[in-house]
Amino acid sequence: MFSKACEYGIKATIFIAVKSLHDQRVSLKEIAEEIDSPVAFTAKILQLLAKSGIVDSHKGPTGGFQMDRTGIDNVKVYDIVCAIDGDKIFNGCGLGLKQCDAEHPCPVHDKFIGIRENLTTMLQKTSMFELATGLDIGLTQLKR
Amino acid sequence: MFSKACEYGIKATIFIAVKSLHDQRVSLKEIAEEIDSPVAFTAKILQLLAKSGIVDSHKGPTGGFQMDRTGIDNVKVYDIVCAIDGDKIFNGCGLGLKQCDAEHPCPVHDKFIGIRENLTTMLQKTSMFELATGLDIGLTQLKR
DNA sequence: CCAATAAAGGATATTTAGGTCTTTTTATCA
DNA sequence: TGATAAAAAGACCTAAATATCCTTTATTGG
Repeated sequence: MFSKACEYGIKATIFIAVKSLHDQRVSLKEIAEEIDSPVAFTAKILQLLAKSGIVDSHKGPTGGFQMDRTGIDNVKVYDIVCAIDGDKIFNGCGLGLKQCDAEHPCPVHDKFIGIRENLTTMLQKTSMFELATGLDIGLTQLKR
Repeated sequence: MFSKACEYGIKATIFIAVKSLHDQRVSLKEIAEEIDSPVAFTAKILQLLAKSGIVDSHKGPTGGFQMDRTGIDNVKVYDIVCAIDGDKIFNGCGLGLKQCDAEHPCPVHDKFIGIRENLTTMLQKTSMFELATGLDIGLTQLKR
């Protein structure tokens, strides 16, 4: 469904959100440990997320990654997926055709419309706050 | 969503179904031309589909690929996806966790259940016959 | 200012997906 | 039965995704 980079990106952002809700910055190392991801690769993804404005980064001692409360509420899973994997999964043709629309549909075009809409809507509605609180109170997990 | 191999596999099978409904075998070359795919790569995918029993293959002159009427009715998009990409898309965790179930869910587990069910059901219900007739009467396309 | 810390950035390696090519096997038919 | 057409099989190549390493830059506290 998503690329590895995107999976890591979502998990990392959720973890950063949890810590930020407790007014704590987290370092790359902590993040990679928590979400069980390769450190250097995670660094690249976090750079991208920082550039996209999804997370804030700070250098130096006491530095690390964080989100402000506005971001925690406003950033949706959809934003992370778009930043890392792009919008192909939301707009691309199920069979990979360049031109595939209501006028010139591929054989599965109509079948995919509903599913894609559900997915898009769900990801657009799901905020970091919602996912972070679920993780924070132990309802969900990021490892294993 | 699907791998390239899977996209080609679905398109190829639909085309074979159309031709089979007109009692015609099709060669690899015709298939690759029709679905606009690399010939040699398509050959590999068709081998896999033949081994999986999704299409029948015949060697020699007048040889090629075909499906019997039972296959055209019974083979679902789901079967092709499973044969080529496996069932990860139907059963795997959205965030790539090994262990992710109702007991130990990842943060997006519940959110994905419905969408995944919709996708699975849709693909399990969609037969080659349905897609082949849509293509045959010009309602849909495989190119561009 | 200095030393320690942490992210940024560039270069490189590894793995997987995607794609190609050649040889072998099988079937048809002249 | 031999020439030929077609798929099967497997070796091989390429590009992209994944992952690592190392150097640079910014920030902080002493």
